[in-house]
Amino acid sequence: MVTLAEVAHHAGVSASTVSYVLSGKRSISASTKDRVERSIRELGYHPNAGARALASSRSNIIALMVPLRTDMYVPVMMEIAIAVATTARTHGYDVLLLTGEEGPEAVRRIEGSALADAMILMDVELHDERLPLIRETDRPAVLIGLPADPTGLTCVDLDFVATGAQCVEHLFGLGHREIAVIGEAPAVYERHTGFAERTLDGLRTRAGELGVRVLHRPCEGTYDALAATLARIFDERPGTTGFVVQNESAVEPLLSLLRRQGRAIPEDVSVIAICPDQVATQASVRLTSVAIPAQEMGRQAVERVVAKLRGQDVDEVALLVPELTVRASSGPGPAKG
Amino acid sequence: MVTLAEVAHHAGVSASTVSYVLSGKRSISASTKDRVERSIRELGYHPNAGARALASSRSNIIALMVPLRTDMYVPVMMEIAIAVATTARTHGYDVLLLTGEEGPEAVRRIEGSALADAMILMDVELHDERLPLIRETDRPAVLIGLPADPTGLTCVDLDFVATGAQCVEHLFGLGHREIAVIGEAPAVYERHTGFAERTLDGLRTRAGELGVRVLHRPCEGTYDALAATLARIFDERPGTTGFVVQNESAVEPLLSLLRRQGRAIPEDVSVIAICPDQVATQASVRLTSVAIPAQEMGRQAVERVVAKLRGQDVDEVALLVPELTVRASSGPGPAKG
DNA sequence: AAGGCCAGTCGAAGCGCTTCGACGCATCTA
DNA sequence: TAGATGCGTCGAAGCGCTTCGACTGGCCTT
Repeated sequence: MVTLAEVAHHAGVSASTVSYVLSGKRSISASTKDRVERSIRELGYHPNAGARALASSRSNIIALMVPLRTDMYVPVMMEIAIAVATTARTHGYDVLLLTGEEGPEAVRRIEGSALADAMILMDVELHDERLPLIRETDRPAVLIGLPADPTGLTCVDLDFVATGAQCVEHLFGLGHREIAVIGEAPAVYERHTGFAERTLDGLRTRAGELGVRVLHRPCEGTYDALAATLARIFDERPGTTGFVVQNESAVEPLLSLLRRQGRAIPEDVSVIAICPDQVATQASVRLTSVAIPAQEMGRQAVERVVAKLRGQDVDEVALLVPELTVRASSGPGPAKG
Repeated sequence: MVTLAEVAHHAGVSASTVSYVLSGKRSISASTKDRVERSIRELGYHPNAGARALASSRSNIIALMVPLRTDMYVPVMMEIAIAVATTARTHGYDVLLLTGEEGPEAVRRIEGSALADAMILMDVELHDERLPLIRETDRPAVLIGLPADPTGLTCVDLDFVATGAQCVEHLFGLGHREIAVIGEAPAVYERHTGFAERTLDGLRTRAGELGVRVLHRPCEGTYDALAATLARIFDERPGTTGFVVQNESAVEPLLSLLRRQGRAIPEDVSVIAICPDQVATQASVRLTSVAIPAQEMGRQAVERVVAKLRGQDVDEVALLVPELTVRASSGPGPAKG
């Protein structure tokens, strides 16, 4: 392994000079700099991460806590994770992947061992156990998601309240007055995951204002579960003509079941999904949808965490504005009787 | 931050003693051990990762290189990644998430900086650029996937040749003699990703032996792309009665299109998928499938990498035996005429 | 011409840990 | 009873880097 000392010797300078060339923290003459940089290249030098971390107490690592459960909103998670990793690299950071399994203990471990300089938490619950720890630590942290009380925390999330409202408005605008919401799996609500509840809030509030009836049903993403849910919905509200789907994996089953029942989309029923654009455009009907900007969320989380590491101030809560794209799955509702 | 020295002082022993309690590399009396462990707990001590890495030249980190592309076989990748992270933790390792973006350079960087003790590579191409580097380094590495020449490498993968063969055998056993294969997106083949080509090999070879006609068509996972592909298939081979689907996202569109065309599953056509069990059971028809054991692959990759880190010998290539589960999407083929 | 200043460089002191050799003491062996 | 053996512990020497203070020479002031 090539060391700083060897580079220094090769370039005929002292170790500290090489270090300053690398960090740019002191001015170095152009000629020296050139020589050092050439030596670095010729020897194929890479600074030792451990030594650097020890000496500078900065590891250049950002920890990313992803949910353990792999059964829900997987594409979104994956997209965020990859966006986080690539964005982090552009700032010189690497990403440490932590699963939710360790729980709050992971936060303590990272903090104590100085393994990472900062943390990004995904899948934040309304009353997340990790939050007290995050508030105490002076290591920067950014949440992807919005807890019940974001005081003192930095959060990045889609504005799910507005998202819910937009869905209702769109359907209302088309003439729909009875809407069913196919929600996430019941477990998501039991865990009080922020986004699910907030979407619902937005939906209900706006529906109340507009005089639209809303029926919400959590639902697993399986075909069978959806069939049962759908049956119950039409049983309870036969006049339902609009659907809002929050559970990605429920999209195809829903379309397929509606078709089988002879309900045409969008002639008889309109469907609007809350999902990444990719899902919306790949579905068997091009779906009207509000996009979940997964990449953007990952990117922004990193930008914020890096800004904090630089000591810059960062707004506490950044809510991305939802964008609704009209595609082929929504159309005029029933003529008023 | 609590340091080793503080723990030592608190427990009334020397720093090295605390270190030996932690590592167990020398025997320590029960009473001393107790005292030290109590001090550790009371002070909430966590060893500094950088210092430890520097002194021991082991970082206790495993690097995981995931593909950059987020558009393909995402659930499989995510499951593997999470399995890797959780399994690694049980062995005391953390996982560093690298995207394919950096390419071979990432291998050099990790190697040079001693950031990770070992690497796990996903999404291995047949002639992957990273392989020469992996072969040279003495840092343990495990591939998830199988390159053209695995000499000197440790690989974990599903036996995709056998997988392809099993699919053909199953359909042949049911009486099907004309089979269409809905493959991965063309890009996957262009990159010569191992698993896709190997599956095809297995399919074709066994089909040749059994006298089954096989038509292979790469296909994007969108509804439209699949509709076009399907049309061409039936155009070219009207007698096709069996489908093998390798592209997860093509599953639902295929089922839906077949239904629309009035082809009943499994009465008129049989469909068999190569996908995680979860996908197979959630589809609108419970799919006969050969499972992609994503978690198992992640787990085994870690076990192997950890074994290598301990200096144990590890078989070069571990191919998991594919398991076909018969569900509702496959049935007797056309009566022989 | 003397003083001050700054850019450019160096030396040395750690950062917190692991690990090697050494030491003291008790126990065994011959 | 002398020497060998082993266990449990300690001190000290790094691991490879960053960073602080100090030094040197040139250039600007006055």
